[in-house]
Amino acid sequence: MKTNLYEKKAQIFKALSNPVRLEIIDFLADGEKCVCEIVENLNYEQPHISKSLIKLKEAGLIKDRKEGLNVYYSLKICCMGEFFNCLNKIFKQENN
Amino acid sequence: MKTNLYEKKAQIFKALSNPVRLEIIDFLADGEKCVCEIVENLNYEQPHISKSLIKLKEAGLIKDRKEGLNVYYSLKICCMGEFFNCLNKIFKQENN
DNA sequence: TTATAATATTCCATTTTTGGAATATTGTCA
DNA sequence: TGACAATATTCCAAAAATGGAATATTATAA
Repeated sequence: MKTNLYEKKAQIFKALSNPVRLEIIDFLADGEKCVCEIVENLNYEQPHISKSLIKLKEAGLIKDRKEGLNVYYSLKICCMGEFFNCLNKIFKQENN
Repeated sequence: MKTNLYEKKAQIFKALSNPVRLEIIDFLADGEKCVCEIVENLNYEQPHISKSLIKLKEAGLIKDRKEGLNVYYSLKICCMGEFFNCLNKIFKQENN
């Protein structure tokens, strides 16, 4: 049961290691969204989105809030923006 | 062949989504190290370390430099420290 | 109650990742 | 050359992730 820090971090990275989930995170960076909005804007089947959201939630990266029929998801970790920006810069450099 | 940005990022996260590889990155944060040093300090078989290093290199996270029999590896991406620190903080909060 | 909209779950075949074991390659030095 | 040290590669079975399809759950409103 003793999951060390490296394993914990690895699990977070695992949750981030999928393009659909990254796209969802990017979309949530704009603020809280309900599942229906995510499904409308991103081009994936609703069950696929739903499963992706649950994986992100299990990893502790997003949180949810129910309101009637809707479930609203939002980011729970602040430092991703910085890291993403850094990656973007690196990708730009590579294209030279 | 068109790998979009999300897929590129996902591949970086995939490379980071393994405790052994994270441990290696942590060790390299101290500066350039040869494979033998990594094998001595971390407690994994040499082929396992070697494969992990190659995966990290393919992802563009580290680079290598040969010198005689030795191969020295070092970090290639600067922004990981910040992100790791952020994750550490989050883990601490969770333990409250 | 029943119909319906929003979301979650299950099932499943395919692909990918994992790490151990054995082996190969490469550079150096006597 | 031959031996050895450092590193990389291959092979493989087991485990995990992927995404499509069908279906289940839940809350609301009529």
